Amino acid sequence: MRFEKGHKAATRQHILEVASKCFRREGVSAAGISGIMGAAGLTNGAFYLHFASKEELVREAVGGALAERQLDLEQKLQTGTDLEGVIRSYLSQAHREDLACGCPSAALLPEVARHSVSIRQTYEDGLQSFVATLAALLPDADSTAAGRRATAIFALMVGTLQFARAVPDVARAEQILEGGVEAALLLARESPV
Amino acid sequence: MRFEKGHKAATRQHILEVASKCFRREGVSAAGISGIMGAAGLTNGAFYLHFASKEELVREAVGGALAERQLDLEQKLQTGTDLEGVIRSYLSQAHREDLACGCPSAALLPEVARHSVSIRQTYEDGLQSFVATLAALLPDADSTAAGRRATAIFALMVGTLQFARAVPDVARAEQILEGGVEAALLLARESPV
DNA sequence: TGTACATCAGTGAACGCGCGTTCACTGATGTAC
DNA sequence: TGTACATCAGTGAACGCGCGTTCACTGATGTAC
Repeated sequence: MRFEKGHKAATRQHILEVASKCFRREGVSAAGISGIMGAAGLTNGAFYLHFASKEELVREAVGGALAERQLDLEQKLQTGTDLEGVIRSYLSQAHREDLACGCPSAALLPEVARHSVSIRQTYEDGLQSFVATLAALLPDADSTAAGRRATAIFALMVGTLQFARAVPDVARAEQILEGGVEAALLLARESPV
Repeated sequence: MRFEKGHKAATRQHILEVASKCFRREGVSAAGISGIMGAAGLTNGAFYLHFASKEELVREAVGGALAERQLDLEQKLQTGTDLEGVIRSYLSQAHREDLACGCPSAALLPEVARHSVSIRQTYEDGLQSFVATLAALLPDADSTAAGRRATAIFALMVGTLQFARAVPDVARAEQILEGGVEAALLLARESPV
């Protein structure tokens, strides 16, 4: 064979990873197929050997980014990071500045909401799983309210990071991030009613 | 005169209002000049009689949407709505479904963050003013912590609405909105440290 | 009063460009006989 | 062993289309003389 076994699958995965970063950095509708393929070291024509459409790429790239973030969270927890550490790492200047490798929710949510049901369903699944992992860290992890509370904490984190990225003044962004940490910790400690 | 006095200014304002809705409904980069002008009852060529570029339109339309929301909030407060009412109205199915006339932050934030500093500055000003109005409703309105807390509450509202819009399942969206209300009220009642 | 001209918001075709997608082709390798 | 053919990931030009922007033109009105 000209190409070793698994080469095509590896190329597909590579395109997905590059696309997932381009989408977060530039936005889904602003990132084009040619640009993504070029960044992956290929030409535009090869795209349709791997995906049926941009829609399929978006769905898989969003799902992949969510899965990657989920793995990252689980790894943090296994190496001793607690909920406060997760919150502080999420609401950090480093995360604010790293759009391409950061949280897909913070970078893409309103755009995802305008896409097809199948993309939104992929997103819902990833969100559900992420929030369940967060809920397990709350004081009353077993209560039915923990899921709702974890969702709210994550929503606060996402909104706060988006605010911090939108404002041009870095000092103001820092205040916003700190206020977010403070409020998220309060929600985390406060037992849900 | 063929056109009454103030006609051109009124047309400009009309284009701004139409554009502001198109941007929220479709996204800034997905909404085109021709589509916006068509929706305003004009042809694409007339656009450059009123604006120097799409960039200028985006800046003014975002600023306009923020100002409109600010006025709406102040009007709600003057007619007896309290902070809880504001939160419940924001985190409602009606708002979830009305993208075009809803909160520009929930519809556009990640996209705004990718735009020029001047657009982001316009956004920061609008956000600042909105949050200051919310802060005045907190129990400790005069403390320096109230601003940070109000920002966090608003971030929670924005993130929650974005979640509710992204998930395709309406029942799940309703749970997300309710969890957001609960957490926002907790943050509002809890005195900032 | 009539006529020539100025004003100016708006028209609609055209510009170059990049989009998502298609397709004839390439070229390195494996297989058949 | 040599040769003809099949395989298939990838190339790169082209498709129709819509983008943001430009521009010669329109046509209703006001002004000058």
